[in-house]
Amino acid sequence: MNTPQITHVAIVDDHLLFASSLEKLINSFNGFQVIFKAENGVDLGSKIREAVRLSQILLLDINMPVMNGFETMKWLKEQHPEMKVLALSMDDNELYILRMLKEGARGYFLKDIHPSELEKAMVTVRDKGFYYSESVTEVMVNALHGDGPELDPSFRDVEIQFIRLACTERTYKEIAEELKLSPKTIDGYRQDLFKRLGIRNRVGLVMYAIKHKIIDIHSHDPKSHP
Amino acid sequence: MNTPQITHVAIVDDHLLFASSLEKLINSFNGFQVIFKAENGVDLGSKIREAVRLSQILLLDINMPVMNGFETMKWLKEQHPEMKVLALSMDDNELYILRMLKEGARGYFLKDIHPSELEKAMVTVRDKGFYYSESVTEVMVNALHGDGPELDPSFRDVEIQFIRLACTERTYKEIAEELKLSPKTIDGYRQDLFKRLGIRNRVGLVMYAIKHKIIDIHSHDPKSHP
DNA sequence: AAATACCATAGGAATTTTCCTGTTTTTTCA
DNA sequence: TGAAAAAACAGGAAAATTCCTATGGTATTT
Repeated sequence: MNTPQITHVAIVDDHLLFASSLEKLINSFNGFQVIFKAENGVDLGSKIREAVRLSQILLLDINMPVMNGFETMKWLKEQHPEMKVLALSMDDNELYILRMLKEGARGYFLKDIHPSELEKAMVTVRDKGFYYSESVTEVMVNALHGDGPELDPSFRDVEIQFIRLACTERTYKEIAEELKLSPKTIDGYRQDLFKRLGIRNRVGLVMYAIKHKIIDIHSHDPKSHP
Repeated sequence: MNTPQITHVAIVDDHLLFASSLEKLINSFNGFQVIFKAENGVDLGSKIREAVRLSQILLLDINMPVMNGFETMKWLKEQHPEMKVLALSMDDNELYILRMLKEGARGYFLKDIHPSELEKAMVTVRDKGFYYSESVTEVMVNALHGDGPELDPSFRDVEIQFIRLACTERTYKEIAEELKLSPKTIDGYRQDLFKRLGIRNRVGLVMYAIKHKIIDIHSHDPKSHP
């Protein structure tokens, strides 16, 4: 045999402990080496640029507060569609899976998989370019059959902003002021969203936003209100 | 030097990938060895029993669905108060920290700490019996000074039921029917809770319930409603 | 047994949310 | 450039939420 080719791997996860631990695990796999990991969400953009340039496989956590996995994936798809990205998540939410796959992820893993499956997956991704586990495949089939959840309701930027504000204690009037729009326009957004999402009231919107990670819960506020 | 003593460590985390990775990391620390890890949440009780018997330090994840870290910690405190437990969490929520420390955890770490701090912590725990990071200490001081969040606001059963229902799309009238109470009574609960929790409206209540895990989000419903 | 605290309930009213049906303005695109 | 689509905006009204204060019943305490 000649010199074995080493596959370079990048890890993007804001949980430093997990990232570092995962690094050790992957380095113990045959033929793989972690050459980069993002330590936190701040200025992830530039770091990813470097990771992309240097590595062949990227392990991407989707539960990140600053620039979340979806946005990152979207950016990657546009900038580096050839990059082999494996999505890592704690949630087996079908919406997440479909969203990431749609954005071009080559695989999707829950953080409770067995390490040996991860190794198998990485080998497969290196050799074939993708790896979809049984459970992920099942989700895709469901989606095609239409009995899965609605994929990608796709919101506009203002709508996202509105939803985020609707998840606070602000009244619609206050939201309108914040967005410098007429209260009636806000009411229009609300009504439209209620219809599209099949919900009855603001609580439904809040729950939707949380389940679909439009807002994130982890209150990283350093002593905000008095 | 004589034979170095090896400290045995157990990991209880339902994220197998994280647990396995963490194992590698800890084994790379000098003088520590992971001798046990719980693979999933099912029947965690008996496994913990074994872990406790064999190990000196236990790394306990608090974000577990089946038997969560709080319950596990409580059980450990009663059954094995001598066990050195380090709590691991993704959340820096002060409530969690205080709750775990109150239950007897010897330390509390976010999953985004630097591996070297974990090593330092484990050495300290082994030698001194506890390790509180600066941030955790700060939370404790705040709690003592009373300017931290209210620990354990302690709700009555009806209040918990009301809060849960308030997180759905039901109107208060419907909630009243569901709980077989007068709408005016429900309004009383609402008003009382708003005052106690310092919130303005129902959205505030929903957010509170989520942040304090009164309801849980992860809709693990396998195709429940038609 | 009286005082106290707590709970369920109520009337009434201001505010906010929700819904329905429009018009005007801006953007898109054939 | 002219038509169509999308977005912003409005009037008006019913329903729900929020807020205030108050009362009778029951359990607890002293």
